[in-house]
Amino acid sequence: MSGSSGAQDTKELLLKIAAEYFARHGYRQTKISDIVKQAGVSQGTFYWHFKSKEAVALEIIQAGKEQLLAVIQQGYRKQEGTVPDMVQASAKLLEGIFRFSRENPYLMEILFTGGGGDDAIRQAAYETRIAMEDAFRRNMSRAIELGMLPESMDLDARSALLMSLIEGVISRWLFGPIHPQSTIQDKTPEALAQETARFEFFGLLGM
Amino acid sequence: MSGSSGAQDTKELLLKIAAEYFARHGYRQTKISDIVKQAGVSQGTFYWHFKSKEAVALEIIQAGKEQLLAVIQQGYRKQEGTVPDMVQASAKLLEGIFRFSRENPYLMEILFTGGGGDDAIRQAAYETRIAMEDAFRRNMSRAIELGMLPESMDLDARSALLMSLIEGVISRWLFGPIHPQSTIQDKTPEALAQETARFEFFGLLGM
Amino acid sequence: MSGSSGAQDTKELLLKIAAEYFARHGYRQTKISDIVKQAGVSQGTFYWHFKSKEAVALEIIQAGKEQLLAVIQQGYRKQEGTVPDMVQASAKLLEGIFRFSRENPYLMEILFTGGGGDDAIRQAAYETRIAMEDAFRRNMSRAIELGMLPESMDLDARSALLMSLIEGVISRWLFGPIHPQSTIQDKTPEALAQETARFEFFGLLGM
Amino acid sequence: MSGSSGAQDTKELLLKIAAEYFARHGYRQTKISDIVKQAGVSQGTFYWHFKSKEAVALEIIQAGKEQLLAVIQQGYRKQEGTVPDMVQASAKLLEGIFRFSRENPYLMEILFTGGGGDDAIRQAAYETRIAMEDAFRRNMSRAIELGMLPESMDLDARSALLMSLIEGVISRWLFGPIHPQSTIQDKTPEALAQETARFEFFGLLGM
DNA sequence: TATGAATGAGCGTTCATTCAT
DNA sequence: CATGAATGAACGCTCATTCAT
Repeated sequence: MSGSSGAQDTKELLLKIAAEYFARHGYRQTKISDIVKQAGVSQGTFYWHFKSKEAVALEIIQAGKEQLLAVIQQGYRKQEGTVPDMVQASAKLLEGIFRFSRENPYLMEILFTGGGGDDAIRQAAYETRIAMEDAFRRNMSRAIELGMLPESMDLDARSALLMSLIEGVISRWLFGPIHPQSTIQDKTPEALAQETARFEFFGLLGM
Repeated sequence: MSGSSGAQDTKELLLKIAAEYFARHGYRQTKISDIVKQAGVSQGTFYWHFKSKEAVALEIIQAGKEQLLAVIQQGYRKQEGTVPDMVQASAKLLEGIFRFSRENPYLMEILFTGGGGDDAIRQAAYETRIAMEDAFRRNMSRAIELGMLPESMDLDARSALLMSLIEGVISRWLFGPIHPQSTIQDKTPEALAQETARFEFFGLLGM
Repeated sequence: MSGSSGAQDTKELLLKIAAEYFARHGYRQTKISDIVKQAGVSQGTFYWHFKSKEAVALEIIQAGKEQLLAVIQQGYRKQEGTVPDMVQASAKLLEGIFRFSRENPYLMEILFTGGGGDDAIRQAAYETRIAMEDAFRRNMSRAIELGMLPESMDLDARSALLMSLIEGVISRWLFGPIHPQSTIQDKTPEALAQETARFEFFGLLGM
Repeated sequence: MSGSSGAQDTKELLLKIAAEYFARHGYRQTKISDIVKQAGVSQGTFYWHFKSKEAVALEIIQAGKEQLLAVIQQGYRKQEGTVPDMVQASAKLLEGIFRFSRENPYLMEILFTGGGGDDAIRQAAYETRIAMEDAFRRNMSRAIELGMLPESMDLDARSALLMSLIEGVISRWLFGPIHPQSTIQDKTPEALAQETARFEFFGLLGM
């Protein structure tokens, strides 16, 4: 019964194609006619499933937000006391995010670019990123409580820096090449996570 | 006399207003009619100065690219031998970029978002960011030659990480708030540069 | 049921009105808004049925070309051996063309003026006229084989002259008055065909 | 003194270039900016010399009309009594017109197509052609008086046919190839005039 | 559910014309 | 005489959305 073709399948298909188009060409550049042509349905069908173009984008972002936060939640593991443990825990979290991103690249691109879209869409994307940032902030906060990170640290700046790192890495890994001769795209999620975590904690000098 | 109002002024004005609109609302959402209304000229005047809407965007990016690379060039100082010197040099460079960004926030937003625009515009923005990344890459390469950074370092990954950091910091500093309770926007270019450079070299643990 | 109003009807209606406008006012002077206003549909409807303004013009010409060549094909009758027979055969062919022209005056005007339009349209009109000229050329060629026209005749010049005659006659008959006191417009297709055929074969002296 | 460069030269130059553009691309498709670009002057200069775009077209046609009628006037020779004389006289007239047409092809094309232009321009072109047709009508009328052409002849139809012939021949000769394999364009004015005159008087059978 | 036809507001661009210098 | 900058009405075309079937 899960495979019963019909309404649900059509809607999923439209969502998938819409996400791809939004990511690849931006929200505004994406035409409903593009989406339905690729899906092999009529324009009317689209509007039977969705209230509007904006509604699809919002639905894509909303669904993505929930999945993404679940992944981040899963990434949280009780941190042991040593620094290597802490680095490992962070790498584990990053790896989860990277894996998810590789499976949902279009979603991530929409989140990071705001779809180049209307304010409502930008806002929804923003909120998702803020939720991510919050997760990292709480993570660091706990590390400080455990005495593993200096108490004096500027939590705001740090979480912003960390989030910047993650967004940049994912963008280059999946949507790049920003830089033509970059080899970043060939890396595995594990390797990328290790490297990013090392940089996170030790910076350039520690690598 | 050189400052007499006239054709050149009109063109500059249009460029300035266009950049602001592109940054604030995105390329597609920006209407020529918006730009000329704000500039107090007719639609025809716009098309006397520019071939097309796309051409303005490209001209904005192109001019910005040149200025930005000049700033980065200027930021290069001969690096002394000690680690604190190196950190200081990096902070100096970052400070220059941050100052420039604060003076040209619209340009930076266009560069980082690709204007939400057509492919040609996205591409031009990409190229500018690649040129920035290249500048940092060369910087690090020199530091390795001087024995100040470990030779084993993955240059590609490192320059990508650094660039990610800078883009994220500038975005949050100028176009935020990504995170509502963030205080990043109140920081001075100097403070921001210091903090970013420290993170760059020492990571979370060194801060 | 086949005549039920619907998409096909709308398209036909637009084609008809467009042809009339193109003929009467020229391609460039004709506005899509004119056409749709007269058809009682919206601008969008026009663009649902046709790719562009040029495409309609081309479609009109293309359809006309086929009809016209069919008429000319029909006009071909096996020619008997005597001169009067030959004249009669030619008159018959001309009559068919004249009748068709009277039923499709807008098409003919577009063909003869190129719609005053873009190069593609001019070209399409040209090709149709060339196809007509070819038909006459083949006709004469056969007459020469049958020994009814002198072998020495310059076929190129002759078909050009004949075609000139036909175009001029139709223009003056339908779109005139070129000359204010001309009575040509009152003639029947038969009379016009007789007269033209006589001139064709005998010139001024034979009339 | 005749070569004193200046205003007059500029105006002549603009007229010449305008005529060429109107003929080649049609009145509507021709932009003032095209004309002035080719002339190497500014748009303002154009409007110093001419009241409007329409005014240039009208001036071109008006000047052409006068020259053309002068040529036709010259072509009139007192006709002798024999048929060969009459044919020769007609050939002479045609030759004059053909020569003029070859020297002023752009003018002729504008006349024959009405420039694809506005009503005023179409009208001016029409009037010129009517004036030509009138000249031929008078010619034939005289021939009837002299007993050289049958009195019963339909003068209206005949002059229309003759004018059609001439327009078609000139069009194909100068602006063709209507028909790709036609050799008409290589003919001399004399040959063309001879052939046309023969067809005029004797038709296909007499050639 | 799904379709295809229709809608109409909106936008980028063109181009004849004007005018201060 | 000549310029180049400016004007603005007009037009072709797009595309999200609606709706009868």
